[in-house]
Amino acid sequence: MTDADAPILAPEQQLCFAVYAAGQAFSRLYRPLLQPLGLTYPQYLVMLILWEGQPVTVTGIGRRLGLDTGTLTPLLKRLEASDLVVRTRSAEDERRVVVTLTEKGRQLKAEAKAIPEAVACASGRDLPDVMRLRDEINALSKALDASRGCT
Amino acid sequence: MTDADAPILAPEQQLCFAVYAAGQAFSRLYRPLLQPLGLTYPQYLVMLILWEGQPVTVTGIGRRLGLDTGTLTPLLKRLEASDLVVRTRSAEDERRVVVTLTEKGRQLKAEAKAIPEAVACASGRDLPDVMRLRDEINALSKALDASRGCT
DNA sequence: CAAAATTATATTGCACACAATATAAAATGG
DNA sequence: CCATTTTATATTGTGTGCAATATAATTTTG
Repeated sequence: MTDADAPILAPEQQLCFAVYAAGQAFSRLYRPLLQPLGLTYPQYLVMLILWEGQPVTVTGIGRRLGLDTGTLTPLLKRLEASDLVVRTRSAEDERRVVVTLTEKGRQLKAEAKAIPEAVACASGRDLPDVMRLRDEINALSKALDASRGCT
Repeated sequence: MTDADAPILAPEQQLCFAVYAAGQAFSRLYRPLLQPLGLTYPQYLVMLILWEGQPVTVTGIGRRLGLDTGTLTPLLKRLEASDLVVRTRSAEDERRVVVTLTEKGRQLKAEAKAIPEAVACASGRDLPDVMRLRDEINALSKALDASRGCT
């Protein structure tokens, strides 16, 4: 049997595709929940960080979400255009852009309160089970990142 | 305590973010593996389907990968520009676009053979464990999709 | 302290990803 | 058999996502 005829692993059988498809499923689930707030899912992740505490820098957000400035700068500009955040240069270090919530951005937190519960409910699992699966997937990510560059 | 002061669930604590981050980790892992083949990860998924069997229609690919034509049409055009596939209108049903491999596309299969093993190795798990996690994540996707539109 | 290296962000270009719309072909129903 | 509906794909517009590059501000070093 030549390589061109060899059986190939179908995407549906692979772990990477399962993760890919689960990401799509979460995206589909969040879209209608976030639409009333005028947020996309990545924008929601940024808002979660800001609701947790301010101010934060662009780099600080990027480190937590694993996103670089090519993604974050236009995303933050859209949030600024929606009057949810303000971007200002830091006085101490002019290289830093500090992101803070506007009053409108602060108030959006109340409207977002029901979302985590709706998502948890959609998963059809109890909290300990969700946490277990989350930790296992996080361990997977860590293993994948650790092995990059190695044999 | 007002809503604006209420504690918020940090992204790092949520299952959805774990899945999101794992997708990023897989993407980072695949990029250097696929770069020698001149493929992106979504293009690799399409090629896996074609290597499994031809011809396939655009809709057939989209159904398996969960992608719509707005994503697939330009992706397939890029694969065609790279001389890996050919797109032709079906004679029986002129609405269908049939995708087939070129000789170059067929031969690329041999170069891709080592990838699944490299990825499996990077996960640091044995095959049964990979399959168990895959099935669990697939069950999660199914639960998320099933609950959309309900309650 | 001045030159070199580092750090923080922005910009550009390319590639998904999806909603909404358009178009044309095929199937269906009266 | 013709009007309606459905199906298959394409197009457009918006929003990520990342590599590569640019720029300006800080830090480090000789």
